[in-house]
Formats: sequence, C-alpha cells, structure tokens
Amino acid sequence: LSLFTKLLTNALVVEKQPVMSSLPQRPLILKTRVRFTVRVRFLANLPEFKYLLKVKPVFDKDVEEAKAVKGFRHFDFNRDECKVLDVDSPRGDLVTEFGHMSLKESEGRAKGSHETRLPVTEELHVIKFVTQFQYAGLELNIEASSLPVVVISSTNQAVAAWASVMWYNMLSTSEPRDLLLFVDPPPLTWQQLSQVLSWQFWSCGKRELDEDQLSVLRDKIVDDPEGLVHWNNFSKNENIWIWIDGILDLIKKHLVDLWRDGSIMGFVTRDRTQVLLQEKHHGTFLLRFSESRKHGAITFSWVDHSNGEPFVHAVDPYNKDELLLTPLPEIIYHYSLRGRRGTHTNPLIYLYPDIHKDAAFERYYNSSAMSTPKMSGYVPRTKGDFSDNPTPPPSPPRDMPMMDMDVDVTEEDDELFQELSEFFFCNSPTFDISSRNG
Amino acid sequence: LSLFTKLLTNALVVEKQPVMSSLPQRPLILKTRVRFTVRVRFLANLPEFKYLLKVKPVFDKDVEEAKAVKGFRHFDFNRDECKVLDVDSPRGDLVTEFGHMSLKESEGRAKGSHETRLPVTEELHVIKFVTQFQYAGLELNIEASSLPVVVISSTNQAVAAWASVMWYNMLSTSEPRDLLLFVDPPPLTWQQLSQVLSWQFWSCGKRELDEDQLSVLRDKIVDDPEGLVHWNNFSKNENIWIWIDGILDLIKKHLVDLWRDGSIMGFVTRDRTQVLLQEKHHGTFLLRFSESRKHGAITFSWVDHSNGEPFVHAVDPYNKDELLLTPLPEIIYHYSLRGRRGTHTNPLIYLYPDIHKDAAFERYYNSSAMSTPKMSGYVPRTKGDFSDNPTPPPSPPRDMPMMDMDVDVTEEDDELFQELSEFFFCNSPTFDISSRNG
DNA sequence: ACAGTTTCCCGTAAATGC
DNA sequence: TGCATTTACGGGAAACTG
Repeated sequence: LSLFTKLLTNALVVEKQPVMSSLPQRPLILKTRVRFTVRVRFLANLPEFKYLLKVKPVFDKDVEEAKAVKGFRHFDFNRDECKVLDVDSPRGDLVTEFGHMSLKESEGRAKGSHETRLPVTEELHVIKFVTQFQYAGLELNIEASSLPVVVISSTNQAVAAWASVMWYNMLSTSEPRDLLLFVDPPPLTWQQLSQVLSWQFWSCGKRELDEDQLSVLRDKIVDDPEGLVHWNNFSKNENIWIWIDGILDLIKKHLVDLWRDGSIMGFVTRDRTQVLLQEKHHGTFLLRFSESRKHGAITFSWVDHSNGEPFVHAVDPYNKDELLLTPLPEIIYHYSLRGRRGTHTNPLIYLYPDIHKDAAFERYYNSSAMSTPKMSGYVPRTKGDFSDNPTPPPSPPRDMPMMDMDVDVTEEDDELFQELSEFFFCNSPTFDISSRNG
Repeated sequence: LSLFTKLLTNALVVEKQPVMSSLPQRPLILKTRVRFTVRVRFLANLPEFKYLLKVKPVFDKDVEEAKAVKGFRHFDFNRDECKVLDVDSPRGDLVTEFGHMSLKESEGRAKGSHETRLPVTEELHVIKFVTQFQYAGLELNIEASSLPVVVISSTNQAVAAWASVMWYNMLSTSEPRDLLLFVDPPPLTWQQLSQVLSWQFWSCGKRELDEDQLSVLRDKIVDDPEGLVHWNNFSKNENIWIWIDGILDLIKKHLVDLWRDGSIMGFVTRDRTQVLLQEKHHGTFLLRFSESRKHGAITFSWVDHSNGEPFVHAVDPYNKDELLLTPLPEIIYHYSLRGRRGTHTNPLIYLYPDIHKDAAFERYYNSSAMSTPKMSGYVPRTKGDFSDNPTPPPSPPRDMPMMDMDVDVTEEDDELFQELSEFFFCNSPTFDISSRNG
C-alpha cells in the first residue's frame, strides 16, 4: 500500500437545509458569524483506517499569497475541534462532518492602507483540512484544500462576491489555484462571460438567455475593440453586474414562471421596442427590464393605433415591493388607462408578437385575487397565492450556501486531478442546459 | 453625615440612539443579545465620594420569588464589569454609565414542566446595582434595584411583554414590588385599563382615544358584570391586546398624521357605521380599523345614494404592506369604482360628518406621487415621500428601549419614595395629554 | 406531536474604521 | 471627510425542547 503526498479537493455547494442535492457548484461565499457545514470524505476506500484519521480544519494554512497583500484579513473558526473519519454506511467511505462551523475575524491583521488593500470581495481564501497519522512506520501529513472562499461580513457584499466567483471560475478551469487573481484580474472574452451570464438566468429562472437578449447585453457590456470584458467595467466602475444581479433577483422572487415560459423579452432597448411594436396590432405589448433601476424592475411597452400613427407607450417600472403585493399577471390583467369622459380601458391585448395576454398568463391568474380588487363588500382577496411559492431554483447564486465539501484524498494522480477539474465544469448548468434545451 | 439602608429606584426608558430624552416611561423589556445602556446616578449630591463608589450590576440578586417559581430563567450580563461613580459636570451628581450591556441566558436553570412555569413574558426580573464602601469606620452595602424587567428572546414576544408591563403598572402604583404578580394576576377596572390604552394611542399617534372610541372598546373588552377586565381575556384567550397592538403599530408606521388630526374614527362597529352614514350626504365616508385582521388594517365605508335607498359600502381593508407602498391619503384620492359602461368614479367625497376629503387630506398629498400612477411615458412616481418620514412618536411601546436608569440613593425616606412613585406616573403621557389637549 | 421558546439569518440602517 | 466595511437588530421562519 503505497501512499501519497498530493491531494485534491472538490467543493460542493449544496442547497440549504435538508435537500442534500449533489449538484456541484462553484467556489464559496461564506459570511462571518453564519453557520456552515463541511463534509470531508476520503476518496480512497480504506475502511481499515476507520477512527485512525483525525482531521482538523485550518483557515488559510500556508497561504503565501496572503502575506503579499497588505491588510489581508485573518479569520478563525468559532469552534476549533478535530473530527475522526468514520465509515459512511451507504458507500463505505471514510467521512466526517463539521457542523456548526462559522468564521470570525481574528485580530492579528496587518492593516494596510486603503490603497494597497484588495476589496474584501476580491480577497480569496482557502480552508484546508489536515490530518496526520502513522502507518507501518511511516508518518504522513495529509492536506486537502477547498476551492477559493470569499469571506463577507454582510449580505450587501454578496453581489460583489458572486461576481468574483464567476470571474474566478471562468479563468481558472484547469490552471493552478491563484489566490491573487484579483490583484490584476485578466479580462474575459464575451464568449466566456455570456456563457456564465446565461447560466445565471438558467439557475434563477430555468431558462437561458437567447441570442437577441445576449446581443443587447453584449452591446451594453463590451466596449473593448477586441471584444474583451474588463473586470473593472463589469463589477466596479460601470458595475453592470449589480444591475444584472438585481434583475436575476427579481426573476427569482417574482417572475420565474413568466421567465421560464419565455414571456419576458427583458433585454430590449427602447429603440428596438419602438421598432418591434409599431408594426404590430394595436395593443401589442412586450415586457422589458428597466435599464436605470439598480435593484431590478420590469415594465411593459405597448403600441397604440387609436390616433392614426402608431404610438408606443411605456409604463413606469414595477419593482420587487410592488410585485410582492401584486403578481405581474394580475397587474397586466388589471392595468387600465383613463380615456376620455372617465372611461377606462386596458391597452394591453397581445403579448409580442401576437399571443393574446390571457393565453400567455391565464394559468397564473388566481381566481380570488383576480376579482376586481378592493371593491365594496369586503371582497376577500388572497394575494399572491401563486407567486409566494414559485418553484425554487435548485442552488441559486443569491443563497448563502452551506459548504459541503468532499475532500478527496488519493495517490499522486494527475489524471484524476484533470478528471475532477473537468467534472467541476461539466456538471455545471451549461451542460445540463445543453442537454435539456437542445 | 448619617447614611441609610433603604434604597430607591426609578427607571427611565429612553429613545434609542442619541436622543437622550428624559421622558420617563414604564418598566423595561430587554431582549437577550441586544445591547442596552444603564446610567446609574447617586441621588445625594456628594462629590466628595468621587471615585470611591464602585458599582456592580447583578441580575436577579436575592430574588426569593424566582425560587418559588419552577423553571424561572436565569440570566447573566455578557460583560461583568464594575464602574466607578464619577462627577457629572452639569449637575454635579455622581454617575456612571454601563454601555454595551446585554443579557444571555445562563445554564443553571431549574427546568420546570410546562404546566408549572410562568410564560416568559410574565416572568418579572430585576437588575440590582450594588456598591460597598468604607467611610468613617462604617462599612456599607448599598443596593438599588430597577423596576421589573421582562426578558424576551425574540421580537415576536414584545407584544405580550408590553401587555405585562401595562398590567403591572396599573396594579403597582404604590405597592411593594411584586415579581409574582402574574402567578395570579388581579383584574383591572375598565377605568384603569381605558386610561392605559388611551396613553398608548397618544404615544403612537399623538392623540388619545375619545369617548366614542373607548365605548366601542369597552363593549369589546369588558364581559364581566362588575366592569372588570381579566388578564386572561386581555392578553391570553381572547387576546384583545394583540389586535389593539396591531392597530397601534399601523398608526405609528403609516397613520400618525391622520390619527393626530382625528380623521380616523377607527373604532366603530359595522352597525354604527351604517347608522351614521346612511343619514349623510352621498359620498360621505369614514375610516375604521378592521376588526378581524390581527396585524392591523384600515378600511373605509361610504354611503351611496345613487340607487334611491342609501347603501353603505365597505372596502377590503388595507394592511401595512399596502400602506407602505401607497399612503392612505393617496389611496383615498385615487380610489375609483367601475360604473356602467366602463366609467370610473371615486365614491369618496366627504369625510364624516361633512368635511371634503381634500380639505382633510390635501396637505398630505404628494405632488409627484399624486399624478395618475403608472401612466404611460414613464411618469416618475416618487412614492411615499411624505409617509416614509412621519414624525416619530417620542418613546413608543414598540421600540425595544435602551435602559437608562437613575439609581437614586437616599436616606430612609418614605416621603421621597412616595414622591418618586408618583413622579413615575405623573410624567406619563396622561399628564402631558391633559395639559396639552385640555 | 405540539406549543412555547429560542435561534437563525436576510436585509436595511447605522456605526465604525481608515 | 468620504468610502469601505462591519455591526446592529427587526422581522419572519426554522429549529429546538421539553
């Protein structure tokens, strides 16, 4: 039995509580003071080591990069205990679970000036698991490392942290782990970025971005002659990502159904909206996201032929608060404009190109909510019955993930390394999508 | 200089952060793990004791009652430090401030069965401050106690805790402190309870309850032939208080202006609404609180003469979520009913008895928000400009209070005791109201 | 199983640090 | 002073516990 020195890690981010789905996801975002769980699994099936391997988690162990960056933060685990690997009955693997883990910032921090420090969401850390044991006169130090971890202290940093995670992933498919990636972050090609963005929409709304949508995004995001996207424009100066993230959140919370159905064109410029609608029937409308509201908002534009010339109107966008109170299908159903002499009419008839709105949305009308709202006689309205429980996307970016980590220990084996690295990407949404949507 | 053994305390609850208002309030509700501040002041002006008095806070010191109740919880302070009394420049008093205090439940809890335990919101505790010093060969133990403290662990317990605080206050004006009051809580007279309730409305909405409103509440609350109100009916079985508290919260968050103006009749039965409205002009309406919604909701009823017979309509009540999005004056302004042939009219014309709605509410209309909402052309709506910042009531029940406590140390002095006890009640809202509103 | 109680943690606001 | 980062804590929901 020859043993090894080089170790491998694969990190799995899992749905929160009991759904121990095994869909692999990207690196980790951990929030200080918030509980997470790590499961460590010995890759080689060696039940004879039961109770012999004592594993200890260490934060940023031997991270040279940390010393190179001034003001790099230090963290510790709130509990600092070891666990002994035990046999996991179904598969017979050696595993253990660190539950109730959480991070706290530790004092010994070399405070660098603001200039020289990396923003916290660009600081990459790792959690390593170390074990030491004797066997046949041999003493071995085994180590396994997590994928990079972004440590945040407040949920308002999660958006920026997620941008880092995406950028990191696109750049380090098979390269060695580079914790200083954001000291001088390389640009992405539009091809790379569009792919990640599309995954995000799949993850939140069960549908990727189509060519037209991607084209609008490309025009917004790419301003480099060579078609590259620079980190600073993506997540710092222009901060396109914060805008996209607001839309993803809006979809996830209030528009999963309509987005999955493809009823939301979403990314269309005003000009193009004008062009598309004016040659359509009176009352044709489309749904697009607000380009100015940073926290995600959706609006509808419709064409009006009643004055001879086609005229395209647009409504002030609806944000999350409003959609929480009234789901979009209901808003569309009840939308009405005051005409001459106090008459009211609903100008929304066909969803672009020519689907009657009821054909598109009828299944989401909620009978009790759809009666004229706030009418006399205490009409009971049960609001949001179908929007309060949208099918939750499996493990979406915006959830703070539990950390469920298979620490895979094996002999020196570059092939396996390669295999697992690919595994990480192949099981990502892209793969799933291409096999589902053609 | 003769000294003393009997000590006195007066507890002041103060607005949260910097507003060190000195409006005295009732006993205390403290939430575990939430910071509070206690200021301790030596009543006698004895600057020569500067730096000689070392004060230590102790939770439930020598509380015999605690031992009598099975499962009585124990708490400790998260920090356990002493402070030395120093001279406070403006007044020359000896004071000190315990900042960053918080409570945590301690282990040594005698767990009683559910049956025998007091509900946590009926468990009364005290915080005592002890100091020991030598003077002229005399060694003295000085102690001062807070008014009773209700310790909760979650904000959802604050409503029930506040009920306890009110009940306690009405019953222990000048009696000795009884921490077991809720083991067998005495009833209140309607006279007593109505007074406290009225204060609550003053505190949240700057206006007390009038005779008509109190009469409706009396009919709802008193079911005892002798006009007594029993604790079980007030805060347990029927739990009238949770309903009233929801309304108080609604007022505080969304209706302070209208309530202060007296525009909200609020407590009116449906029957009486019918009687009042049907003899009024077409379009007369009144505002009343929902009697069924537990979390506070308001509705309007109006009389319609357009079909010959007066008919009184009512609208489905608006709750906090809805009022957050659209302030009530705006809702009333925009309310419209679909009539025959698609015409819409606003049935609300006169606020009962005969004030035109614009006369009553015009000052609360927000110009940009009042344009027809969600019309075409991206009409910018600035929602809630006048409702997001209602004048906050000074130190309202629903805020988790900081604890700012004058620990008043004096010689044996029953008169002062009496005086301070009265002070506690005389500076309560009642007094203020009667001197303001006549 | 259940009800009372506590913990968990997002999201906003405020405080803090540099 | 301004901006980046952390803390505070209400509120809803889940977890705990007898």
